[in-house]
Amino acid sequence: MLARMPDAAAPGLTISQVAERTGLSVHALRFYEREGILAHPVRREAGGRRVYAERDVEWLSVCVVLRASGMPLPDIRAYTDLVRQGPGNEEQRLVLMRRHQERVVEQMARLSESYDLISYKVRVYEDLVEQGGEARAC
Amino acid sequence: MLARMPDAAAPGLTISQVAERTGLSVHALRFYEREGILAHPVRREAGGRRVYAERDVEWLSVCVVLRASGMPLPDIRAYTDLVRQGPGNEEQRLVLMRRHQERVVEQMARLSESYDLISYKVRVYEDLVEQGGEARAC
DNA sequence: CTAGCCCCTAGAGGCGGCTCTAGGTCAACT
DNA sequence: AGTTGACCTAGAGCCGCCTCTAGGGGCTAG
Repeated sequence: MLARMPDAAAPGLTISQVAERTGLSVHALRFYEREGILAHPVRREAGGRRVYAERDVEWLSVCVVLRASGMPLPDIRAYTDLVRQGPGNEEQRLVLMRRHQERVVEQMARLSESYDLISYKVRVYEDLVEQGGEARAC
Repeated sequence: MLARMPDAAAPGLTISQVAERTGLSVHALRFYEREGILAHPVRREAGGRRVYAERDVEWLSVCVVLRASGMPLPDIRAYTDLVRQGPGNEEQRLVLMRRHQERVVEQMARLSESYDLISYKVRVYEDLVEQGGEARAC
């Protein structure tokens, strides 16, 4: 065998497979686990190796999106804790998500303002370069 | 006098005035200066205190926007260097700005994808909370 | 048996970007 | 004369988020 059998029937995933699928590094995966960013404890093979399930990949993919949109790890952790506790705390999850949603909206607004300035600068320099004038720009 | 005269005629600005106007902290301003993020050297009063001009505020405001949109300090520094060198390198400035523009576009795209997921989650939890059902969500 | 590879833990290290501290100067008010 | 307060420098420290190292285990192929 080339590698530890993926075992198509009950697909336990190795850490590096999960890394590949989530885009997180192997190191980051172990780090996230230490930080409590996993809704369910990871199973371990004899020998101590992590065996991930599909749902872990799904969960981590959500986390990747949350991170990518700037949710801090402590918040992701809090959210994870709520999910781990199971049904009954949906209001709290909603609060967390809404707060993050607002932050994302703000971010998008700031970003598009910045974009306007940057585009303006680009236009200015394009004109300046195109006609090689002796004008100066800031 | 309450404070060092702002002197409306030839308006030299103190560091704290610049901090207030740019939104940067006094510490950050000194740090930026050390890092070469100022197109023109700041004048100094007898006693060594910085005396900023309006154009410094303008320049720093641009930098704030660039930072806010995720341009790393080394890039801002490179841009500053080009500007400091004066006219003649507009192509290079254009390259820098265009590259950043692309990054901003990517960022906006990623952010709006994230926004979709987050909004979906918010909707799911809203429904769940509203009708207090016994359904479970991830 | 050895080599190669993937995995493990615990903890150190690094990077970006500030932020703060220590110790001092100077000018202005009281 | 003393106090206040804004400023100075050099450099240490901090926070978030990983990333890497050291030291080790164990399977599998050749």
